[in-house]
Amino acid sequence: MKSNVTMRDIAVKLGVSSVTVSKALNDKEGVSEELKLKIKDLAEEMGYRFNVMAKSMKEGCSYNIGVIIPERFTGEDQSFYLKFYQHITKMLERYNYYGILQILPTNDEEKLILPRTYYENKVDGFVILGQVSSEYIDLLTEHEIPKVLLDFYTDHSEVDSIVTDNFYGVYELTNYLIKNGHREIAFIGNIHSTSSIQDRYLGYYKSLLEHKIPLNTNYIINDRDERGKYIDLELPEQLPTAFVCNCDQVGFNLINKLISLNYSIPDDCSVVGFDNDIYSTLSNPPLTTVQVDTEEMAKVAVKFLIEKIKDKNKSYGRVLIKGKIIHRDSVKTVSKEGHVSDLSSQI
Amino acid sequence: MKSNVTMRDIAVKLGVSSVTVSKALNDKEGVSEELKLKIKDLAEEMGYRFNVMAKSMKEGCSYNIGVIIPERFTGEDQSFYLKFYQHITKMLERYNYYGILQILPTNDEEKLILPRTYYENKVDGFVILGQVSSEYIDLLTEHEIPKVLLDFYTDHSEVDSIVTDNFYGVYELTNYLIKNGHREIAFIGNIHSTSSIQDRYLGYYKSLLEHKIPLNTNYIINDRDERGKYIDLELPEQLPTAFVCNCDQVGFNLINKLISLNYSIPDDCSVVGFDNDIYSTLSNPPLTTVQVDTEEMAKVAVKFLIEKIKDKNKSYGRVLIKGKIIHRDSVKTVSKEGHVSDLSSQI
DNA sequence: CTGAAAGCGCTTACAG
DNA sequence: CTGAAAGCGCTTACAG
Repeated sequence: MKSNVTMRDIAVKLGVSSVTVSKALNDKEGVSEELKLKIKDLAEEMGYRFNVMAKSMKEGCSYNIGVIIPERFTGEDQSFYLKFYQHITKMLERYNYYGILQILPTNDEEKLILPRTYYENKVDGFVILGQVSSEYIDLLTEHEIPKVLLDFYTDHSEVDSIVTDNFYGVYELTNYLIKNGHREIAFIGNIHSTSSIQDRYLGYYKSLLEHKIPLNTNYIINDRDERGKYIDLELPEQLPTAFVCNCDQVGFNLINKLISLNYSIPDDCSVVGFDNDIYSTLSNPPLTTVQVDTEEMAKVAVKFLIEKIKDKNKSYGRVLIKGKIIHRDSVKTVSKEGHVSDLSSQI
Repeated sequence: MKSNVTMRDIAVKLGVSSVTVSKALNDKEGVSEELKLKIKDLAEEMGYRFNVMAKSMKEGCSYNIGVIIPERFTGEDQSFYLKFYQHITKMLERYNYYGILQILPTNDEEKLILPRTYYENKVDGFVILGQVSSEYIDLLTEHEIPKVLLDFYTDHSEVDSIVTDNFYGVYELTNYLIKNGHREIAFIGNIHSTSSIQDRYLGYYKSLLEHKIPLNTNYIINDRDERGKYIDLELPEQLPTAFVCNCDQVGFNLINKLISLNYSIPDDCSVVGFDNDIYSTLSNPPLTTVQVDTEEMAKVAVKFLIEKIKDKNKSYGRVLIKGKIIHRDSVKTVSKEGHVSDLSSQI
């Protein structure tokens, strides 16, 4: 993609003035229909992108609106992505940049329509926050737009992305359960849906492998359909002593279900989650879970993006940021309940 | 406040060139310390604001970063303010504007420091989303910055603000409870904290007045301290038949507390909330509540702001946007339980 | 240490 | 219908 086609470039190619190009592109009076069409066609062909900033300068109007949210309204129990966005904003400030939040409509994503900010030269790069189709990522790559994926990655390992270390997080969490005497451990999550869930599952599996605990397929429980909608959990006939849930929300759902079946948590079985979001504190008991280090992730994402803007050749690939186990009240030690010998024979 | 002081203005006043002013203001080589100071002082005195856009144009770098969030990650159970922001963004697009989300640090709010976007001419106006101190609002007013308050208002009625109709919403909700036979109705909320809660309380009170139900001060229950932190609810010795909670979160807390005291909802008493946020669906049973029309509010806010940017003299004052009652399972009709005669005598 | 000139990419107002 | 000129506010590179 050509990077900086201007009205003048178009004008020169057509042997007209840039004033005429401006008029044509803005559908103003004073250009013959024929010439107007020619100009528009060439503009498209040359990959022309309007420069709002120049217009802004002329008009003394920035075409930006600042939306202010007081800090105290963005506390603990707010949305995960808002928290991310907030950290991104904070990091950007250090570089004298501003963040423009754009909700990418599903339709634009499917039809592969780039954000208007790109066409108007409003931004120098993008942070993609949350899994977008790989076709869309490819599109951004083709246009050579500096970008960093945050909280997900694609199968192209050369695309720079910052993700939490899902694998390691659940691996540690499962180790922790095993250290507390659990050996019947189930995993809840659709292991075919997102890469995050898959990685979390593999972390769980690795921990089992390392402790020579066989993988029990009855203990792999689906939690959502292909569209990501939560389904009713089908619990195995014999309950495990612990559940590793792929996220806090499912942990929350599971605890409610178990309670409604008259089980007591963590006495009858332990439950752990992932994310340390609002659901981990709403369940009763609150969930032991893994806290994603959103601040560090945002920091790294911004740093990388700015570097890439300065130097197009910079590349970082996939970067994993470790999370941290948050201990709450949903896990019980079961070492005294018959599994002791099994455990000790393992050590 | 002067609106458009440029480097040239400063240069002319000092009888130097604008190049020198540029160097001085950017702390670059080639200006004597003495002159540099003079220029900086005059700049401050004249209320000079740097124009990033001009710099941007020169450098071909917008100094904006687009943060993309796919639509499907901003669904139902996300934060209230993110939803607002999303609607604002969508509305702004219609006017070819972009929103820059800024978290206003509490420190800047207290020290009355304006957002940097203002000093850099990055924005044409502000949507203030969430209660900011009235001193801060006054500051914005003094600087003649176009602004609209969203989701709160100040005591200056001439400041344009868009709020949900708290008064009418709770009034309707209380009417609904009374229509269902309730006469012992408590209100939960700190009626001295925010204007929203106060208005909701007054809506409750008006409904009681209209139905000739005396206000029982034992039925006004505080839910938070001066800092807005939730406190343990002190329930009256004799439980009312219904609770009007100032927000869903408190409704959620109340239901949990009542259940832990072995009450059954809505059989033993009904509970209603306000906001229709995540807490209204997390409680068991889910809460009957009032849905705030965030989309309409954002729409009106943006429309007003754009009008005000075009014409500084436009003024709208406080605008109330009506919400909508969402019926769920936390209310029971009690007309057959002894209050029937009272009720009918009223009608 | 100081500044005249040129340019970033566009638009407006005017002349042909 | 078409375009030369000037300007939006700043900065860079060069000359004095």
